Amino acid sequence: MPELPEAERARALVESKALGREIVAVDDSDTYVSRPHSPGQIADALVGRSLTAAHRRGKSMWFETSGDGPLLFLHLGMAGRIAIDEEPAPNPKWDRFTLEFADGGRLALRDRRRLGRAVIDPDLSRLGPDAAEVSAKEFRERIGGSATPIKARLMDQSAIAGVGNLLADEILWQARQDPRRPASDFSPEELDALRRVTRKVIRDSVRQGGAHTGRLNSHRVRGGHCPRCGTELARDRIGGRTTYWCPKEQVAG
DNA sequence: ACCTATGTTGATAC
DNA sequence: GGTATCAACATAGG
Repeated sequence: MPELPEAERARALVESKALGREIVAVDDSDTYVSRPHSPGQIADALVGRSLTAAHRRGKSMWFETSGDGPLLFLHLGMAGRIAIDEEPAPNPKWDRFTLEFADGGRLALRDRRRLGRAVIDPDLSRLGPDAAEVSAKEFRERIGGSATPIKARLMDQSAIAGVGNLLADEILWQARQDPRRPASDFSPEELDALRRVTRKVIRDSVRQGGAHTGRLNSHRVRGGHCPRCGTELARDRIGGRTTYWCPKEQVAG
């Protein structure tokens, strides 16, 4: 599921339900999810502490810990979510990383596909500014200029952080831009307009609870039609991801 | 059974 | 170095 809206929802959940609860045990035994740490390493760093603040940028979130402890970084990957005080997953293996609290409760990174991450003291230096907060100047500088298709640029987390496949298709559909168009073709004014649409789409999807709530989403299937003009949507692979767009309305120039 | 698909990201190759 | 492709993972569906 997770793009920026899901990560923000997860962050808010941690903030409201997990802060201040003493950690008495950590299951960090999945060394793939917790790479490059070894088993017990995160546990040693966190047991006896509590989470004290919840942050997010793009799809990444991290938490401060008490007593000058390390940052705990979590990423939901392609199918993860945060479960707090819920019953264990139908398949217990899906809880890839867990914190147990002194009060008996539990926080789990629940992820069928195991592409999520749990790391302490992460390197965030290659993460761009949050896509919902990026300034016009930053957006022009970081998105423009590249010869790569605009869609791939929007999804590059080191350029701006938070836009994934579904949001990118929704943004470009709302902005009526061809996803294949090179970013370097965009004028400063076009980049400003694209930023406004980006922020609006993200705000709306956060408010509505997910990246799947866009108007285009239910039409993103083979043979689907543009919800504005009824034209059959084009489908291709752009930036390595399956892309749907309206070949009539989303045209350069 | 086999092939494709899937909301991500990184390592690798050109 | 920028850019594109593939692999990592697990599950679902045709």
